[in-house]
Amino acid sequence: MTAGESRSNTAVTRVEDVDLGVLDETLSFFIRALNLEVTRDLDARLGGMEVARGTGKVTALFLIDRHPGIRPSIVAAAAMKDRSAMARILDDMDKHGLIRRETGHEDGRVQALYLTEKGEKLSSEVEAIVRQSRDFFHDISDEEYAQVVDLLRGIYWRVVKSKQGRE
Amino acid sequence: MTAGESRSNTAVTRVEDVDLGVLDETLSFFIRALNLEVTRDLDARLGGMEVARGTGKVTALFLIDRHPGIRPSIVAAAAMKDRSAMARILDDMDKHGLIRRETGHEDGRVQALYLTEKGEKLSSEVEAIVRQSRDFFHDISDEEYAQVVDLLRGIYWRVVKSKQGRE
DNA sequence: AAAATGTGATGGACGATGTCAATCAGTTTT
DNA sequence: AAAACTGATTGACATCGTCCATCACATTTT
Repeated sequence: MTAGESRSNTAVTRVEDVDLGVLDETLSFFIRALNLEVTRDLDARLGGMEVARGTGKVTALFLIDRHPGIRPSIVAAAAMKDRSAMARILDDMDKHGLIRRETGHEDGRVQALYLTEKGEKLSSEVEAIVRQSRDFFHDISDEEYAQVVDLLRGIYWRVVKSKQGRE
Repeated sequence: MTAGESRSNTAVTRVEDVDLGVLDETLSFFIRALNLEVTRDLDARLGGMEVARGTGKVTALFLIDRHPGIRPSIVAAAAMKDRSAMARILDDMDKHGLIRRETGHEDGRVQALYLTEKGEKLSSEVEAIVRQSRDFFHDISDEEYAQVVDLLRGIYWRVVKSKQGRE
């Protein structure tokens, strides 16, 4: 047991007295913990909309909106999911009439994804809501927010690119 | 459509050409996306250990180690889960002989959690692995890492405390 | 002290998730 | 033309998060 790692408070009764130990210096812990809450927050904001529950749907909606004709595997990579998981999401969106899938002309294997009118409408509605999700972090300043976003964005792209080809 | 939001590249073929739109400035998006990868990374590191899969187990293991006699609901709150989800995790850990549950002397409703010898051994093994999880973020400096951790830690505690009482 | 209310922990049920292996259609290589 | 590869899909399975109900014990009210 090294310095600063002793079992200080034996029986804690309140959450705020908890000592997280190593986890207190572990970024992945905070990401994983906050992910739960951030997801709940977003789901609450999205209410009963057709894209509630799960990261993938919103990401897919936006990417297809921005890049009409984009391929499922690219959307999957950007959402950090594997193709099969994304296929299910797209299937769901298809059933809800949000997207349209066309088979590529040059390569018959790839699909080209497009938003339907309904999908476009939903996309802009959801965009407004996603912008509001900044409120969840109301207690940090714009500078701090931007700082964290910049750092995580960098890691995000590194990961996305590094997974290229593999899988 | 405002400035800077036009549909630039119509048909992207590579992930790195993707324009994330609003998501590119949305912290919750990066948290949710990175959560997936960070979780995969941690699961890989934990290999077949008895605490692989899921944030809860590792958190519970550490908290009980640091705070022998801690109550399930406190562990649940710190792990951002609800009591029933944590109950299942503790049940699992119990089955694996990692923890011991005693009923409180003063209040018969609350339980006091303790690590078994096996649990303590596992805890220190896992601790070493969790420390290594810093490697996932190898491309950011120690200062940047500490910066993000500080900010997210603040948000984490705000959320944990704000959920107090409610639920 | 009996009744009502509150609280901690569990358990059941349900839908959604992530993962892996298998399949299938279409493409490129040889 | 056969073999190897690639994009998308499906099935199966374990896990997850959530909601609701229940049980045991405590505290408060009357």
